Amino acid sequence: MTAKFKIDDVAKECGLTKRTLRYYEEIGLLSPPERTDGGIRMYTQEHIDRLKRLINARDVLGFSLQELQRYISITEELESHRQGYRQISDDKEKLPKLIQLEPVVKNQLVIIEEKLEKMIEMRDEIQQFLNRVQAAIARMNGENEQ
Amino acid sequence: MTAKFKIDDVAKECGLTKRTLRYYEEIGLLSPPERTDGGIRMYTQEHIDRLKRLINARDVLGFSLQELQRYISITEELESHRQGYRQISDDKEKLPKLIQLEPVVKNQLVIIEEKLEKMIEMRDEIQQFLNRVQAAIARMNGENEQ
DNA sequence: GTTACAGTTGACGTTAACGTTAACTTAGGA
DNA sequence: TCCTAAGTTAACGTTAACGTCAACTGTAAC
Repeated sequence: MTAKFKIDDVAKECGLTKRTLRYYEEIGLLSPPERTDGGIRMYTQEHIDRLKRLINARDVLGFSLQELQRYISITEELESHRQGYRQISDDKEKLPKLIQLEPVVKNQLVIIEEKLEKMIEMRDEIQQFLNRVQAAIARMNGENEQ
Repeated sequence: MTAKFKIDDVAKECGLTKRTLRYYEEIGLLSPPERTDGGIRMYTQEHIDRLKRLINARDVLGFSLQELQRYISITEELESHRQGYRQISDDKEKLPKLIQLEPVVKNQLVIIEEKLEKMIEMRDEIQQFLNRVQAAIARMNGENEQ
């Protein structure tokens, strides 16, 4: 039996609030967890893993929650494929889905690579600026010591 | 005399709306341009350049407009240094400013590099996923042709 | 000079992404 | 069994980042 987590455990583990967790569930970003008889949410480790990837994409890519829904639905497909359940009868249903999926993933990749390039440019600019600042400080200190 | 631009020219050039330009000025993100006698804003090329860097940082780094204010004030320092006006009397005033500035820039760099790392991870994950999807499609097509 | 288009300043409206409060229920230890 | 801490839903509040509308003014071409 996989260990279960209450909402506050998950919140603390992921650096979110309970409100945010319920909100993400409300807008369909997080799949509703099982409940106890009393109605209390019991999250699994998978929920936590998913949340962390979500937060990562939100912070790093700056995606809106709407965009995250699409992004997650993609990596969801990934998971179901990772499971490795493959029967030939199943494949016939999957092929069109895969063919639909391919350009979407490809596009996702292009977007990230564009951002990556720009980000590297910005890093280099700031790096150079830092170098100049440090050089200026060193130079001025040198003058003072003479 | 440097060419001047009206608000709608700038808006189109930068892919923003006029409202957004006025808003950015209102919150101190964009320095107020000169006005005609009638009160009409006349932007310079520098305004445009600055705006483009702003938009870049907003989109790529996902900074809030508040964070952008800090970010911009840094690159502002950069510009004033790039100008290269240096007198020894001036230096004495600048040294403490530089010493204050250095850790801020350094920190900015750290933040960007962290994001960069995570971004590269995500790109690799998606890349691998794409490979699997394409392999699956190829495999299924192969089966069909037999 | 007048017409039409683009500019100006308020001021109120909107959407996303939660925060906060209230009123109530559940779970688990003493 | 009772008490408290943590859970639940429902509903209203808040902030950022603009959109939109109204009422008015400046500018360029005719």
